[in-house]
Amino acid sequence: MQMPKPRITDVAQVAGVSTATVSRALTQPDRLSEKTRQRVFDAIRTTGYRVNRAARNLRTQRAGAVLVLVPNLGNPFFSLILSSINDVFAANGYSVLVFDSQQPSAPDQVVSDYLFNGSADGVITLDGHMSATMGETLKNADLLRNVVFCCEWSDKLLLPSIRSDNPLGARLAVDHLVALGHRKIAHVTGPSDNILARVRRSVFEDRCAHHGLSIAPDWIIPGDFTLSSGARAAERLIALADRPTAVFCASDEIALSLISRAQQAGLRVPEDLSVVGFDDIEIAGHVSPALTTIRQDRALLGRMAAEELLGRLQSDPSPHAVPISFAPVELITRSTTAPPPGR
Amino acid sequence: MQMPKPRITDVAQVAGVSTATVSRALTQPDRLSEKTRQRVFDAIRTTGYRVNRAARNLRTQRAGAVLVLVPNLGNPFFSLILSSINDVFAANGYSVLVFDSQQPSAPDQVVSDYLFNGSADGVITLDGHMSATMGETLKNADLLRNVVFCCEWSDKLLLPSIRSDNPLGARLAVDHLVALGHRKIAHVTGPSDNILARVRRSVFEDRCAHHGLSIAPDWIIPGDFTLSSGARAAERLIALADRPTAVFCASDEIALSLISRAQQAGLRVPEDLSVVGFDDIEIAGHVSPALTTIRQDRALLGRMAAEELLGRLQSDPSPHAVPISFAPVELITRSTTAPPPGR
DNA sequence: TTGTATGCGTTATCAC
DNA sequence: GTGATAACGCATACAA
Repeated sequence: MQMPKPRITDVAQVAGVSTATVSRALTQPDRLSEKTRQRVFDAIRTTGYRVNRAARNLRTQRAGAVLVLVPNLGNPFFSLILSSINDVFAANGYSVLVFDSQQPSAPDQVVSDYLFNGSADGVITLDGHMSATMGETLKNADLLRNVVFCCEWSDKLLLPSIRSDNPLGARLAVDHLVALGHRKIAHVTGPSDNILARVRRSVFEDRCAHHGLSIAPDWIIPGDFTLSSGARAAERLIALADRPTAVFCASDEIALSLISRAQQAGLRVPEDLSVVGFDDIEIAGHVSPALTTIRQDRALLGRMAAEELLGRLQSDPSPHAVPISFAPVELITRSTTAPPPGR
Repeated sequence: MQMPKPRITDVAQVAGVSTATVSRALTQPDRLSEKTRQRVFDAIRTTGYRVNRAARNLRTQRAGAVLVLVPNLGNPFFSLILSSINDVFAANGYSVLVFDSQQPSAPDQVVSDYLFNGSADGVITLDGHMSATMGETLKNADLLRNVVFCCEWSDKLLLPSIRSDNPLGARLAVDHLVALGHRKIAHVTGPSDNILARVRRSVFEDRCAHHGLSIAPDWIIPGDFTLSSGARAAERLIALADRPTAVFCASDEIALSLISRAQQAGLRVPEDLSVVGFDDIEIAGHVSPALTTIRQDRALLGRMAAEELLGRLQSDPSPHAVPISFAPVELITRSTTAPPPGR
């Protein structure tokens, strides 16, 4: 009924050459004479031959694939990054494996699984949770150079990292609000164990101090980047006796749902409350009022990370430089920020 | 400096057994005596052995991986589905490969690449664009049973398909608006080559007819599921001399940006214009006014598709049943729909 | 430029 | 219940 898959020997036979020649035609066509090369390609066409990846991988000790570790695939912030990572690797003949690191298995586990059993040649992790122990393990296997952080990172572990300039982003947000005249600014944070959340919060505090603003403890509202945490934050904010006139949110999702809830409670944005987000996800510009936010160039982040890893996979095991690259951020002023009431 | 990776022979040596026994310990532990099994596992632990996937794959002629073909990874609608597909396969020892079918290469090409070269055992495609030719190709290779449609599908190609009950969804949307008293209803479509867009539009038209409503040609506004197409649609809608009092949008993203643009133009939602979306993406409930929409259970869709494919991969090449499963949809009534003005 | 021969690391078949 | 060994399909060192 169905033909058995053609193997390299079949092609060789049809082309009247050896298997070595067929193999060379595939991997280093330059080394063949024009004539045989043509014969081989013709034979490949007529037989419908496809290289068996498992065999090639076994022989070359490569996987031809990379793993992308994504914290919460459902989050649109990450999926666009994944998309641009995919573009780069697809263009270079690599497959892209994904794994949602919210899965029960810890990131450490997943990374070592894929790397050590040869399922992936390298890893881009969008999840900053990786242990120092894992670092040791990787180093011992000389696999340290095959892992790259993107967006998030870990202070416990020195690895190449592509990230947005988060400190600048937080500074731009605070300065923007201050320039509008706000003196009472709240902050809705990300998860306390998240490196981005920590940086943004810490810069927020520093920058407020820099401007001589004091921050009531109540004004630091815990969140976790999600929509629902934004709604909860809004409720806490609204209930405050001494309510801030502005709020800097650690993510756009927080900001958007906070705005929605605040509006439902009768607060006007930006007249009663100014809001700044972080990320500039696509919908930020398509709500009303449109969200003022800090833009991260997600496509660029993904591309940079992919190219960094690609370079490492293709270059010889050179001295371990550990570059940290910062992607630019930008304040996008839209319509959720204005001078404070009564000014 | 670094130890060479332990191979199965190393484990066998340490455990004092043959490689065959080690292999059996890994794949069919029941067939070993308690004692040797323990010895082998101990040896695996002490050596730090990991099965080499390429070798196993070559030998077993399986990939232990599936490909998910996603049209536009950046779209949050798909990423949650991907997430639940990932969960199912991760739990069953499969890796998940992703490919953004918006890439230059056509879906056909990608699917045949991955399947024919043994990179993937099966494919879940969220992209309905697949040719009948491709179907023939797959059938000839007896690979037809390894492809499953999810969400979208193709009429040209009979394959198992997991999809939402789109006709019901569109009907619920129209009926809801009619029940509120609307008689002039517009529709913003998806891309004309998209099967979902076509179904939703056609049911919209049928259902309007059923209710005795006529639809002006202007009221069918072309879109493409995206935010920006929603904004464009809003402008066309606003400019209409005889403006509908309600609009059924083929996606939530269309609906949300349409609302935003309409509001900016001074229209009140839902007082002046009622809006129904489709999908119930997460943010739909976190904007103000919250979006009335048709919920698709994305996690369920992904899970069902994954389980369908998993079953096919694990079962013997049984008679080719081609099930089409419908996931339930549901009208989620929120705050963007109300009776038409003056009623 | 091309061919020969070996081995990548595992599983499966067949013995015992 | 366990061991010896061939085979999976390819790329490469070496020879010609």
